[in-house]
Amino acid sequence: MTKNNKRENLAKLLREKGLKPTVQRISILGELKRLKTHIEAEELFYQLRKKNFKISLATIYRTLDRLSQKGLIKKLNFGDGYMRYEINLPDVHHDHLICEECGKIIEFFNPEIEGLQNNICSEYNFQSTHHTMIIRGICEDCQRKKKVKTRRKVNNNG
Amino acid sequence: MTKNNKRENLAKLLREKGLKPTVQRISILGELKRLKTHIEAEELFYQLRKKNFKISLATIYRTLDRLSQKGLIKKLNFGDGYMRYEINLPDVHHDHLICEECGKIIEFFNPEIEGLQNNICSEYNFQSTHHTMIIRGICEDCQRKKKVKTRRKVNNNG
DNA sequence: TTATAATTGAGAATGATTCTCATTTACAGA
DNA sequence: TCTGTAAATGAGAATCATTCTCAATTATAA
Repeated sequence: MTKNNKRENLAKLLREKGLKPTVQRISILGELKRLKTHIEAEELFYQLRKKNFKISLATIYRTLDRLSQKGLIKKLNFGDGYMRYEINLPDVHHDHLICEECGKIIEFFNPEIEGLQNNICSEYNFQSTHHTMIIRGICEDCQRKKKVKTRRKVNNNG
Repeated sequence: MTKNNKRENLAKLLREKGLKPTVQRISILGELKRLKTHIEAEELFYQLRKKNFKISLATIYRTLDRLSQKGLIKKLNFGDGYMRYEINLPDVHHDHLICEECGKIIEFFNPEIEGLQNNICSEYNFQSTHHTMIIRGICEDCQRKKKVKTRRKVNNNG
């Protein structure tokens, strides 16, 4: 698919959602589609700059909000002070494990949990739009590193 | 139990966690224990002011961070711009449904989900410290209100 | 082509949270 | 009971991601 075709597809997607397909919106949506993973507004700003696409940070924030209102992207809050954004592929929902040592983010999907969440919503007559589940802790790598550190400490003290 | 007994118990709790039991810390912990539900830093500030307890906002934030580091309270992020804090009763974990219309927060607990979360952690060799699950959507009341509004609109237009 | 409503850029404003530093406090040891 | 000191606090300044403002630009319907 040519570059122009891609951009025309994104424009169509925006029009379908009632959004004017401006260069800025097309570029942001395209970049999120290319990157696939969650990204911060400022990081997106630099990625676009690197491609010589000049855009205002205000526009980035405004556009990201618009796109997530329309369900084209997801706005994620990992509780570390900034929002992240990722393309919303409707059939690929996932949740996150976040390592408190190194900040690594692991994605996972569990259909049983999804089912139980639906049960809870019925129970409370709650009409769910979306949900997020975050498990915090220490990842495999960091657990290993910690063990090594502890062993050293013991050796030094003894 | 007398007021002094209560305060002495809280002081003991703080000492056990290696925290100096200052009047400020005791008051904050006591207030969270009394309120039971999640509260914002600023709201806590006003609650304490109302009781004629003068305290600096900086101390509130510092103390809440310390208490949550030590596991005495929980720090919650509902993604609306401020952190909430609640007393940590170790046997009463719960997750949250948040209404996007009226902001209401409903607490729920589901042991099966907890179990599945543990499975996921084992699968990834992830050592979990805590987790949060937030389901966003529209609560029962707001769904009803919306239906009424829609009906009215139809009537007006027709 | 033109009118107009929506969008953008640049930088100022916001506001929850953190930082700074002088003052105060809890408490171990004398 | 007093004293030294490391930790905690108060007040307000600083931070910084995000939002707001408003003049200039753009997409598009007529």
